Amino acid sequence: MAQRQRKTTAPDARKAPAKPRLSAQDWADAALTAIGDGGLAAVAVEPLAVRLGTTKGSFYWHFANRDALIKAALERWAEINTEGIISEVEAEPDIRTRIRLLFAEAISSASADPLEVSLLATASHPEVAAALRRVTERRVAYVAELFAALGFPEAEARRRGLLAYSVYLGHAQLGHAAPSVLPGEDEFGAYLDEALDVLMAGP
Amino acid sequence: MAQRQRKTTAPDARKAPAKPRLSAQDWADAALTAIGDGGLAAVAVEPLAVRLGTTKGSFYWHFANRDALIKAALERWAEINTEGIISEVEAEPDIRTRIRLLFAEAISSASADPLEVSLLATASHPEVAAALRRVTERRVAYVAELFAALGFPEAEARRRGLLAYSVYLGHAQLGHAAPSVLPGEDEFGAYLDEALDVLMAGP
DNA sequence: CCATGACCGTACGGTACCGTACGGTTGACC
DNA sequence: GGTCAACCGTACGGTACCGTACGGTCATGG
Repeated sequence: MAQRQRKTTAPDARKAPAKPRLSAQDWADAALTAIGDGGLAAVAVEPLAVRLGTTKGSFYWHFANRDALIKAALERWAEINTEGIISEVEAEPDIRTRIRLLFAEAISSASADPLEVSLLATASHPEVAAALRRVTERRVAYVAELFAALGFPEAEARRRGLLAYSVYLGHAQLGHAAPSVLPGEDEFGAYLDEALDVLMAGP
Repeated sequence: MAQRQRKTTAPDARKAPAKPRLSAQDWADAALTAIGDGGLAAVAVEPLAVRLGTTKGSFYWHFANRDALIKAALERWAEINTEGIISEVEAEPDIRTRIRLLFAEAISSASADPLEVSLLATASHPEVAAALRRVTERRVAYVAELFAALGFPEAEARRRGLLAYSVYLGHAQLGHAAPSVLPGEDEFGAYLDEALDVLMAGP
């Protein structure tokens, strides 16, 4: 994660460690990692300040209050996370391969980072719900698009896309809640292949 | 553990409600509904006492502390929830119909009650993780068993069962995080049928 | 070279909760 | 009708956090 980023013109870049002043983004990033390993409740100004090696004085300069930080963090997450993987897999020309790539990528990224699962857990929070809705709609639409490109009629492509996305979500959930039921590292490729074959079976 | 339990003979059941004394189970149930609509963090003794129309004095009689309550609530959830639906669908003799029934039942119950989704969100808590693991393993094993009964070889039945369970989990998640992407009430039956057809396709 | 504004430190009051201490109240049983 | 234990009410101290007030620092630029 981009940690220190001085927006003002760099005042000579030597002498690294003195007093690295923070930007609002630094706080937002810290909030995201806090959500990842403690849920939304872990976005607490004072502990975050400790983690960042600063104090609340800094925080309340950059943000009006805790909610503003949450909002900013969610916005950043949606921004980064919606288009990131999609544009990454767009390079692959073959649709079936692209779908496989997309799932492999998404699943490994979801099991590495508990952030998304944490957010799902907090869907009762209105801001979180909104962010989640945006991201989910975009993703499902994209997957449906891929299934349509595979030859399924539009309505069915939508249903298959939804089904596939459910598999992804459920799998991510399992990875964090009960990893013991998942296939081991070695069988995982085969499992994924079979799952996708099942999902793409038809025309 | 369960500290005390009204073992003495019922003190005559007349005169409906004057001072309804509480049992540990009443607290555990209240904790579960609290988790459902506020996450684990909502299991707070004082608010719960207010909701139950009593005070902390009662709580600390029945439980040693907040953790003991959480533990009891989770135990109760696992107990009720693991075998409940399973034994309910066991009546149905046809396997395919039973699977369909199981999913319809599970999905509707999951979308009616946010409790399970809330628990998934708190998998970082050790007690929650343990409960989740127990329940998940039992469920996946049962679904795999059904797929085996359908004619799939054991290894593949396990994979299909896992896939189907992922679909369930993902769908439940979507129901709470982004219901707008799900098919409407009227198309839902068709969606479920197609999904299960896809999952059961093969032999 | 000092004024200004961006940025941070610290002290404070307020709130929500945990857990403890202890004194009531109640009802089954002698 | 008195006793004893189960059960509840209330008051208290402790902690972790939010948000505010305000004073201090430090790099530019005038």
